[in-house]
Amino acid sequence: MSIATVSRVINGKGKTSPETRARVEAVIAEMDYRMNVLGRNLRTSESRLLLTMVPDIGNPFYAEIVRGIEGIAREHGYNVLLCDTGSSPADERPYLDMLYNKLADGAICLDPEATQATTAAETGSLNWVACCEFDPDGHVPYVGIDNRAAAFDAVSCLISKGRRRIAIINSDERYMYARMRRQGYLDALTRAGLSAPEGCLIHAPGITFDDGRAAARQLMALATLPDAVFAVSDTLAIGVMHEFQICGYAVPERVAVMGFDNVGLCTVVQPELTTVAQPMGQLGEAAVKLLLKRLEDPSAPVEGILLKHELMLRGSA
Amino acid sequence: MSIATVSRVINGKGKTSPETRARVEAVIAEMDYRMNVLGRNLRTSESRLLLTMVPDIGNPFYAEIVRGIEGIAREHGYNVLLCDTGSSPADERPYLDMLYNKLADGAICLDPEATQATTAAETGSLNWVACCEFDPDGHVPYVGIDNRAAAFDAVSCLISKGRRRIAIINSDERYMYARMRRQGYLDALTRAGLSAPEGCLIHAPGITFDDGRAAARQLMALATLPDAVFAVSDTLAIGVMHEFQICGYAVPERVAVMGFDNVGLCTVVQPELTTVAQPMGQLGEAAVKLLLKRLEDPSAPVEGILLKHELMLRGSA
DNA sequence: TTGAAAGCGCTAACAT
DNA sequence: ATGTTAGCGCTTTCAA
Repeated sequence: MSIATVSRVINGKGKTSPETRARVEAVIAEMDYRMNVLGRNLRTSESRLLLTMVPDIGNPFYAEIVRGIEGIAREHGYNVLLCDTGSSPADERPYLDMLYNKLADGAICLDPEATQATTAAETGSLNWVACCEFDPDGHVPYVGIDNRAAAFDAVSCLISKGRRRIAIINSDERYMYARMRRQGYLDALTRAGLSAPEGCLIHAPGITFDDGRAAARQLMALATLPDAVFAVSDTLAIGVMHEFQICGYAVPERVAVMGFDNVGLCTVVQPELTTVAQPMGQLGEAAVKLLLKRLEDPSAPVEGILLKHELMLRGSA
Repeated sequence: MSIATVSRVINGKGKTSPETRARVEAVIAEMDYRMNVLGRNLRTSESRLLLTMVPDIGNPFYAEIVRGIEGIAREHGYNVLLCDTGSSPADERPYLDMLYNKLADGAICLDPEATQATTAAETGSLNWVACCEFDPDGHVPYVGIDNRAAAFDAVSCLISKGRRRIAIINSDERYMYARMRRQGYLDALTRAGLSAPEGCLIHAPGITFDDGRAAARQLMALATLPDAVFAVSDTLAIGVMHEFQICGYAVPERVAVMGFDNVGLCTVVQPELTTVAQPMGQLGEAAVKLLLKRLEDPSAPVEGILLKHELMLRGSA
């Protein structure tokens, strides 16, 4: 019973007679032996571990994507570890190093910041897939939606309901998704012969509830209140809606609110939030699949996948 | 310039002359060399990585605890990886193995299921700390709150506001926290000379919004509706509140709703949710500190820490 | 101050 | 079918 034999039994590779196998397994059970993965990883230089970089695990939007990722990954024998990057490049460095070190085989990046920073240089050599936020011209595989078209649909919907003074609450425009959504917003206004009302293009510092509330207050300070608000994230939209309500402006009667993402929360607020749905689960699934393909064949072409969005009509607009 | 020398330079241990050090550093920079952490970990059998087992990353409650954990861990040179266990022992096994394998140095467990399962056997040998859900009689360090007292305070508050038919929406009572909160609920009723109304002790299968809604429907099917509901989680409470509202029962006029946890969401729903706050950040911080202490001195006594809760009076009750 | 060499636990090629 | 052996990249004695 040599170590090699034990290795063969554990991995089910190579020839082993039923008897030895049984004997080995018995001993393993008896002494409660566990293989040291570190040793194996060092030897094979693969870990069957995938990383997912999440900018903010408090945002329910990411939770659903992660669920999609994990399902597929597990099916393929990979485990997924989440890295809460807080959107800070510094905090994210050590996780990136895990990739270099083969502590993990690949990573899916949901983090706008990281996608930006990494796209630049090192990414070519890494098993790295961008999800949701991406650079279509880069050399990094990605999956996302057509943000411009989605925003266009959202705002067109508001217009079709008779709204004319439409505000947008955007996030930082160094993110591609933010730039595209503003474009889509403008496209829709233009097509309807409208223009963006004065003071109605707001850049929130983040996409939290509080950022939404602050934005709503900015809007309420205006000479004339918009009759609709398009927020680029549901969390933002919910903050907006709440602030309007406590200030006595009825939603949707006085001001309509449109969100983005379609997180579970949308249907537990009053009124329920009208929003444009991203196929979160599928986004995650498509992303792992891309990554897995890359791992199997590193020379596979760099793909970009766009999934479809969908308007969810509810009470708020 | 031997490998040993390079190792010494990288780790800043042992004697190295300024010149060799400079030379080594130059070469490292030039060839963009990165040390293989796997090799080191195998050799030293430590990884400076901590795991956090999260039952459901979609629940904002955990997000704040994680933030507390990460802050302290980073201060001490540890990185934190999140494991989404989905409360399934099977899914969690591989992460546990990472501990055995020294792929991670220790773990903080926010997962009731895992805490249960692991408490039993293997936990003694692992660097394992329980957070929020714990077994006070076990041999595992833990940090949490006094759930019984907290529930007592919550329900007493409802009573003090004149509510008499008070329902509780609990989660699965195989969890210690659920049993304790029911006890606290009963304690409060008893002290007021009240008893639990017929059909008003509901066990939700989980703690999602939808579980809350389903529970509310159960309550509304009763001969007489309770005039207050105590839900053991904010997500549950928000689901409950929403379902009542869309069915035409005003909150808090017709029925008061009390939550538990004090997640950010509480202040963006209408009315804002009255709840009992857990000190989430501190819970996380205390948990890592316990873990770190353990890592430094494995023979340190097994501690249990109870932090204080606080009633947050808002609109819903 | 530096280098040589052993060995952490594993897998894979080769020999038996 | 099984055992022997080299070596993955590192740290750590021990010698020089």
